[in-house]
Amino acid sequence: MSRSTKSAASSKIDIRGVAARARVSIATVSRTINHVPTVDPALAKRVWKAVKELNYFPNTQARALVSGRSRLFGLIVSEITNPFFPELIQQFEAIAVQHGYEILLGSTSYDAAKTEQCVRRMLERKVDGVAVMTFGIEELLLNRFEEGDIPTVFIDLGPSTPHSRTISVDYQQGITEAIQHLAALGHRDIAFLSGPLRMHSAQARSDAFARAMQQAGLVTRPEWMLEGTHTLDGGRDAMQRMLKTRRWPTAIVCSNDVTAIGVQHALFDARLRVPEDFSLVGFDDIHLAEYTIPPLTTVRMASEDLAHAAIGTLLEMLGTAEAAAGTPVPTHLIVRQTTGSPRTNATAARATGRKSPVKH
Amino acid sequence: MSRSTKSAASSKIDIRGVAARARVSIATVSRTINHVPTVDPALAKRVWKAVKELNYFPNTQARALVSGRSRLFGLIVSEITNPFFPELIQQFEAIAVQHGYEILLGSTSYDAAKTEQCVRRMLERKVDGVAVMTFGIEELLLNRFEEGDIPTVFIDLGPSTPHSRTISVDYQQGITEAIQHLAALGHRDIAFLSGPLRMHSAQARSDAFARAMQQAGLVTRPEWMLEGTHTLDGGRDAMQRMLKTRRWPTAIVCSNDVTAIGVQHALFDARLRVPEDFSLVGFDDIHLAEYTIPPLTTVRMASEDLAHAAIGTLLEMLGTAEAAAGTPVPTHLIVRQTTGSPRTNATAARATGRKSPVKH
DNA sequence: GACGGTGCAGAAAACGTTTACGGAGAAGCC
DNA sequence: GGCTTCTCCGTAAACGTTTTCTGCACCGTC
Repeated sequence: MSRSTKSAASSKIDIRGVAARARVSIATVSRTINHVPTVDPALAKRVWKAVKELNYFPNTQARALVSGRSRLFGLIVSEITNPFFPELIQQFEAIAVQHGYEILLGSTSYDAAKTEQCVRRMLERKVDGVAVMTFGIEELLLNRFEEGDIPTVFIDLGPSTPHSRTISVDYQQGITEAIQHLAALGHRDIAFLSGPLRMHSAQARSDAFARAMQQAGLVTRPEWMLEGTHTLDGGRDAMQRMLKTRRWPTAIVCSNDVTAIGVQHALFDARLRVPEDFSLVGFDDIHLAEYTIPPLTTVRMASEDLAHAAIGTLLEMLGTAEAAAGTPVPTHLIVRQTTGSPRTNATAARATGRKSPVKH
Repeated sequence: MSRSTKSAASSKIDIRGVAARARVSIATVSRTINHVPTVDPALAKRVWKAVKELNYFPNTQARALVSGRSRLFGLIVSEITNPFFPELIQQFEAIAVQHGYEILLGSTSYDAAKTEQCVRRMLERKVDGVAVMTFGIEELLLNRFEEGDIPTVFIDLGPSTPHSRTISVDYQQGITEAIQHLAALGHRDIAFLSGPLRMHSAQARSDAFARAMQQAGLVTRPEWMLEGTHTLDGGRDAMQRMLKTRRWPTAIVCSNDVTAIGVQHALFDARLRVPEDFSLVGFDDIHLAEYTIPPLTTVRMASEDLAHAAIGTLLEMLGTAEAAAGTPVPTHLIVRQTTGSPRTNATAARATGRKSPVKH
């Protein structure tokens, strides 16, 4: 209220206004605010004073138009309502801001038209680079972004071209830990509930599961390798289907945490108990995993690591940063309360729905 | 791959290129793609043909620079990791896109510096309007956005000025339903766990609770009016504090769903059961509410309605749409499984931690 | 047949920056 | 002291659009 003393007619403050007030040219103003070192300290001081007094800030559009850089990173994810992605977005944004970039968000919702629109928006707004964590977008990106010469990083496992890189994740480590943990508890019949297998990261988790089972000397039964959708509903539906079959596993490993929560719900509805009747392992370790009832044992993949690697790679491709070591993002098991020893006769639970005391 | 036949050197297609190929002036190209009706159909056809062939799309920045409209709406929320907001964001974006706008997202994380930065970003990118659902931002917005002449809509209960409007929500309806539901089940001792009271919407929910209690002839005890943070951790912590006090309520109404999930977790940790030992009501009806164990009784406030009203108001302020009826966004109770009759002696549960059969 | 009106395309001026370029002055060298 | 070299500022040309304004052609009217 008392602040806008002389900047009352301030709706139109541009670089010219600042130049006039500081009694320098607009070029000097530009150089000053862009921290070009060759400007005389005395003039710079006058410029900053004028900037402050007039409450000036540069017009991003004009700046982008002439410099060719928008200082914008695109981030394309599958679905913003899956809690893992907001956590990733938050990290991604925080790190981007540290490097002077902002983010333009796009979610595909697993829909071809929306995906197409996403890519188009990114091109129209002239993003300087784009990070992708979804599927079904590869050919679009390669056709269009390469033409536009836009660096692309896939999280994870995308095509590798001169314009695109991949952040790899060490799925094997965490999933092997999970299988070993279950095996140590006495489980032998373990099912895997994957995400949509068209999605590279879902396929990779599925493969890691199969390998870990083999290493542990356990057999994977095909009917216990289910394809889900990485959603709450998908987890619930898949579990309900499995409950209709004759033979049940004693443990279920899920490709992400929301799928596991969906499974928990299906079991609750069927009056089955976790971990007494079924042990359950998730993947991602979203913040919510700590708050499910009971708290979810899960494989942690730090969204911060992902975001860090993605932006580092992007900056490197833009020539702004040195090549960072391309070590895969690590994963590891977090044991909470959805895993326990299997019942000696698992199918007994089916009819009774009895409770056993909550472990602690 | 086969598509880019002659657009190989296509990285630099601008309006001039299209004009040359269609043998018209750039003004005609501009008019055509902006659907100005005074262009000759024959020429328009040639232009569209050239656009297709060259895979042309306009440069958003140049367009915004000269036209003064960025076709961008800002959306400022508290915290993207609270699942309610992604749902809102998704709806908001979908509706914005329908009207030819995109959204620029900002989250304040309840932090003054981040809030300041948010506002600045919105101004720099020259958003055409901004919708706000957080707190502590009002004076910033009024000082800065009014200068920039940017329409602002608060969801809900913000200051009312020539430049800003408010989307109101009928909190009373849903919360009254909740209290009546609990009273009918036999509850008299009902606590309220609010969000941060600096936030208007949190304060409004708290007020609605007090009024509903009074209408139902129940007394609200001050020590049962707790202030939370609208987060998982906040809900858990508040409940843990309450469990240390001497006298417990039999039911708890929470100001949002994640708070309720936090409460559920605290009760689980303390070996107390929902709804046997405590009935629990949330607010928002996020998708996840259906998946908690047991599924959460909650007051539904449709994020779609909020988004719809916010964008409608924004368009109206921009003169693009007619004044829509300003009816408050409705709320209503969704009964699931976290509410039931209170035990005759609630404190009995404290020591035993016994189970009773799950209701259905 | 001259004249005013109308319809529609093109020329050119913005929009607010960055940056290549030229030039003025100071400083260094012989 | 004159020459070159170096600093650092200002002028002006971009960047890719939209939009105003001008002008041409065509039409109907008297």
